[in-house]
Amino acid sequence: MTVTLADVAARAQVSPATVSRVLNGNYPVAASTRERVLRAVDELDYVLNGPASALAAATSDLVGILVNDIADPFFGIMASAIQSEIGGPGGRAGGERLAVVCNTGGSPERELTYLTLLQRQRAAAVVLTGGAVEDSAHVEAVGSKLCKLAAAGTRLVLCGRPPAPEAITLTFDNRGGAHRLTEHLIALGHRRLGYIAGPVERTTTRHRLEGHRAALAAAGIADDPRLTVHGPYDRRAGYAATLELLCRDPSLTAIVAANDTVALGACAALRDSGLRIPEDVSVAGFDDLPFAIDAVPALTTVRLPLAEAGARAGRVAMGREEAPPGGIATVRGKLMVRGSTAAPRSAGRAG
Amino acid sequence: MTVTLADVAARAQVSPATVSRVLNGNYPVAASTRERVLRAVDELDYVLNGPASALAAATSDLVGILVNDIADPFFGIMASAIQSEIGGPGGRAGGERLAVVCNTGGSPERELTYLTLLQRQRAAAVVLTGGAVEDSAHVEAVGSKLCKLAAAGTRLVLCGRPPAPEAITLTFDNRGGAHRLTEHLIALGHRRLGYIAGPVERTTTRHRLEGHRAALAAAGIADDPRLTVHGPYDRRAGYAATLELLCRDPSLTAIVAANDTVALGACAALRDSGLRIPEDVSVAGFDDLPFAIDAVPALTTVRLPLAEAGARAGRVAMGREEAPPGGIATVRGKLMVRGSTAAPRSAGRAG
DNA sequence: CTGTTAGCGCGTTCAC
DNA sequence: GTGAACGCGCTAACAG
Repeated sequence: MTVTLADVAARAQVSPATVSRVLNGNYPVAASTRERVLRAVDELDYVLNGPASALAAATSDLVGILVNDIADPFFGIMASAIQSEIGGPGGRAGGERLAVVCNTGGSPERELTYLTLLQRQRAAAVVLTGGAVEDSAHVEAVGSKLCKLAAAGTRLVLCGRPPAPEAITLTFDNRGGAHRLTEHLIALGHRRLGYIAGPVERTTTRHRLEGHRAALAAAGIADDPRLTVHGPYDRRAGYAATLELLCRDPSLTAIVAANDTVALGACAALRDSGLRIPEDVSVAGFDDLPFAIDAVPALTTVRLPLAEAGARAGRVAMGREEAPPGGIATVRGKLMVRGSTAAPRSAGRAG
Repeated sequence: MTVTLADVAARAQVSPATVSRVLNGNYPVAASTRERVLRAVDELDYVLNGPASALAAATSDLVGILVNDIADPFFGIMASAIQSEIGGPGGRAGGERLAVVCNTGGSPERELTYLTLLQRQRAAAVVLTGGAVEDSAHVEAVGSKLCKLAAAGTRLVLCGRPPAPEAITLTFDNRGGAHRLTEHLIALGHRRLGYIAGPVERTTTRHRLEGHRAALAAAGIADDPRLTVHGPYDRRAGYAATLELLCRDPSLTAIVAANDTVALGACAALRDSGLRIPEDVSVAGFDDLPFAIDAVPALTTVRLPLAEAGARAGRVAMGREEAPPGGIATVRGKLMVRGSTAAPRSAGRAG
């Protein structure tokens, strides 16, 4: 019922092998023959059988992209950029590659499950994005999974994730970005800063927090553990954490959030508490997602070149761009100072 | 080198067929045998070969999801919801299904290309999301492609897209939502409303615009074509269109945007023009994406149940939920009145 | 409940 | 430059 390569061959009066060569284009074929084959393909409305092709060639045109949450623009932007670079020449049958997006929801188990599923599909490459869970058992499990994938010929790239020996890595300088951000706040005169951290045991959370604390330490500001609250990377967490921080220390003059989404929640909580931004409390985010500039006042944050990093990850995954020296490249964030941060009201007296 | 099903069979002292049955779980196997097989699988670290399995069974565990732009939360939210429902029991080898997300960028050619690629992969199902391009040649081309996919056993679902005879459809009531939104503005006393429409020749654009115009007509307000500007669904377009509208008619008191993202751009343009929202100009969006509530003032918009619709589309695609009567279900939007809309300043006099 | 036997549709050696 | 033959790894009948 379904038309196969053999049918095309029969109609074009050539052997199946020749049809295969024409379709994959990586073999010399006489122009006239090629045209005849192509016409037959067209007339028969033939579509290559991907699984059969993958089986015979022992490799597929699938590229896995692991994300924590595809509904979050942070991942959506990277996924989009990666996907835009995986097509083009080089693959089987036209070089079109398909992106398999896997939503792990930040769950270690699902991450492993998806990696196995991708291994099963004989994925040509896999890109893991975003922060990783720090549990050592999981790190080891992922590492061994990555080794197996690599052994099977799957190219591995980490994007916005800490380096792993098994893969080429484009990591974000979360620590440095956070450091500069808090430094900026301190320079404005802030001394009591609340910090809304991400979920515990995530590398992103830890690195950003470390950068924040390092900046505090460098300025001789004692780190008050009561001024750090952990929570998920969402708006509600930012809202709740802000109320909590305000309650713990009504005198704080600035709130640094783990990311922009959380910062938006913080802004809402502040407004609902009758506090003005930045007059009463400064707020800062991280990532510089598209909506950050539309917050009122516009959000001071650290811009991560998500699209650029994703695009590069995609090219590296396809072998179209050389891996960075040592297999690791660090991508820096850029401090974006906007209206949500200003000197605290007491700065005149205090400074 | 790579371990195959035969290796597992040998180690478990059973036939390859039995191993297959255990792995796919859709066939009676003695508990003791199953356990032996499972142990062998574990010891050998065996991973099923997806392509081989798909070839033999003539169906794969891949589900295609076509989106215009995965970096846009509108699509990210739907994709996430769809994906959350495609796993679970029913498929081969544990029922885990993989989501192949295809970014068409709104291009008809890429849409067709991706459909062909999905056909090549023998996708178990394909969900097309968001508005469609209205060019008749393209509509026909997509229709014929969908027929072929359906003929090959691929389940087809349209989510947030106008009905097509070839697929089960969950469509959004864009027209009705837009109608209610503009009605709300008119009730507040607005008479000069600017409309920032989406790209031309897209169903979403047309339906929302039609709803808007119908509301104007119902209120006896003449439709001034100069008060409608088309543009892409992004922030910059909203910004530029607003400046243009302001220039064309400085007396307008409200701006209705094609979606929330565009509305955000409109707000920025208004602020930069020294106009207050909603005192000088009211602004309304569409979709109610997560950030809409964080705009200042919070955005009046029409909430589309993206996650619910996506989840339902996923279930329908998997045959886990019965198709709606007639194969078509219309999902209504809900008007969310918030701070960005209010009576125009002249309302006291005018009304 | 389990083993045997055929393909699934294509890529890839080899020869010619 | 082209054809013939084999096998990729698995599932699906069919027996038993």
